[in-house]
Amino acid sequence: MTKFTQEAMVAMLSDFKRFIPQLSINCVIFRFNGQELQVPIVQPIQDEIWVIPGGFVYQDEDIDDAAKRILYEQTQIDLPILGQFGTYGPADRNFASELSAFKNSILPSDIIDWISQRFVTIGYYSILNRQPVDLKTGPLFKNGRWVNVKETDTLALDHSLLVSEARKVLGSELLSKPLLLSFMPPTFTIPELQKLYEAILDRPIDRGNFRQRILKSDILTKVGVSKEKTKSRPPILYSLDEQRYLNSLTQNIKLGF
Amino acid sequence: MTKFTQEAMVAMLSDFKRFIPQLSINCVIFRFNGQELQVPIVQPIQDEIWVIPGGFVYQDEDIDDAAKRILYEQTQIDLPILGQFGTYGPADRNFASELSAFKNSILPSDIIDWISQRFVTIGYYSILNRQPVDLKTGPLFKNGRWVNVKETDTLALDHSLLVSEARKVLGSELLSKPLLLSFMPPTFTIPELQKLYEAILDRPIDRGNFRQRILKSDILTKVGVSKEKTKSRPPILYSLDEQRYLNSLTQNIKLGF
DNA sequence: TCAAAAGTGTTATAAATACACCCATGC
DNA sequence: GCATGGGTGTATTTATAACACTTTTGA
Repeated sequence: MTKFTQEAMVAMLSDFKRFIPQLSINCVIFRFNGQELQVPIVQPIQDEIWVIPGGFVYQDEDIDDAAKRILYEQTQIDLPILGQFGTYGPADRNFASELSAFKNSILPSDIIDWISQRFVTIGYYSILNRQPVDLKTGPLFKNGRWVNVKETDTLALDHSLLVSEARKVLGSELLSKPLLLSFMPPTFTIPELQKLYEAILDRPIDRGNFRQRILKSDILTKVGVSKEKTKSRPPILYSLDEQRYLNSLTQNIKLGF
Repeated sequence: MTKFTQEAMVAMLSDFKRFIPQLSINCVIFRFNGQELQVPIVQPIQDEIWVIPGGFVYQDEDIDDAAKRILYEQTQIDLPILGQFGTYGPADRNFASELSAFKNSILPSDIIDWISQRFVTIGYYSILNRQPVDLKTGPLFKNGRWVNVKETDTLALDHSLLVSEARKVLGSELLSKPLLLSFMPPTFTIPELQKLYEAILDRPIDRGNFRQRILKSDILTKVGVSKEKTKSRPPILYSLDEQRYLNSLTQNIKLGF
């Protein structure tokens, strides 16, 4: 088993000459499960560390396409990429020594040399609204799971920083970009939506005021009543009026000092 | 003269082995001259094109440091970098054929091969508040000048796009980042400040309301009256209260849908 | 004394905030 | 019937926006 996965790793990385050198991509994918904001992390076959999905860019490939491909290869999540949150390139950013597969030299030396270089990484983020129960991973990874963004401070390499930076950008874009279209399922309730806002903004919001404002903004259409078993009054189901939602985003440039 | 500058170019680029390959940096520097928002552009010695400052990253250099160094080498502007506005990497992003110095093969072939590769570029922006009357340039450039950001749609390569993207980011950060500290001189008038806001937001603002709100926010300290010759009532001079300004920026996260 | 630009005040409307109160369900 | 969470209304404060009026200067 271990032998096979080592071979798989060699096969996968041995076309490294087709990649742009010293440049990598990392992806932070957000999901809201109704309660908390989560991101997927994966575990390489040769290591016990947890990292966010990441990889390299083929010479003839757009960097945005690379992000989408890498995400799919490592998590089987097929998702349009929404944006970048930053590019990171400290002079000493090389991590080969922290990866046991490379540290223990089970790979050809030319690959080790290639991967041991200093890398600049481009951070991409996106949002997943349908949630597979388990996270499948590609051949180079042995495990994948969803974790609360609040519990990502023990990731390997500089990946805790990357998640934290992606989260900041997400928060600043909640007001100006159509994130709800990506986060929410076709129908949802107002209390669910409020929990998403509270998770992203990381602060409590008054129930009554939230409901009042979101209804006045006229971006929701009532579609019925939740049929899920509740231990209290069943909430009303809404869907997002895409056109009105998109319109409401553009006209929010205030002065604010 | 032309011979010398060709030699200078060869000398400058021949240490290309010390650079990270296929990765470049571009800088958009904003300045407000009291009337309009401007950016510096430069003209390479061998070409008639105008571009924004740009260059490459040394192997042992942070990418942020590279941005600062490149800016200084090409414009003699010594300025802390404020941030990135994006990283651009379409698969066909290679521009050697558009640069006559490379197109006409006056350079060694290994340099031409190196520069002819596909490049990913990291976009950096910053803000200059002191304004040298002329723009000096480094040895690889024959001209430099400040232009209105509204007149940057004829730059070479993809640099018009880069300026446009940097400008978008600037606008979205006016409310949340301390841009005024960088833009404004130690003392200024409220009408001047209003012109800056109008230039960045690209829309007119009511005089009375602007003054009222900026004064109520309590970030300005009166320091006297302008002594410049005016053809009307002389405006009051203010300075920015840095502490109060920084405080006022943090507490502006509204819901806004 | 007039034009030009700076500085001030008034009013109407809309938004943000803090609550109190009622409703539907499961146990 | 009562705990739980969903849904609604109201009153206060604050922000936004439109616009009229006054002041100071140079010509």
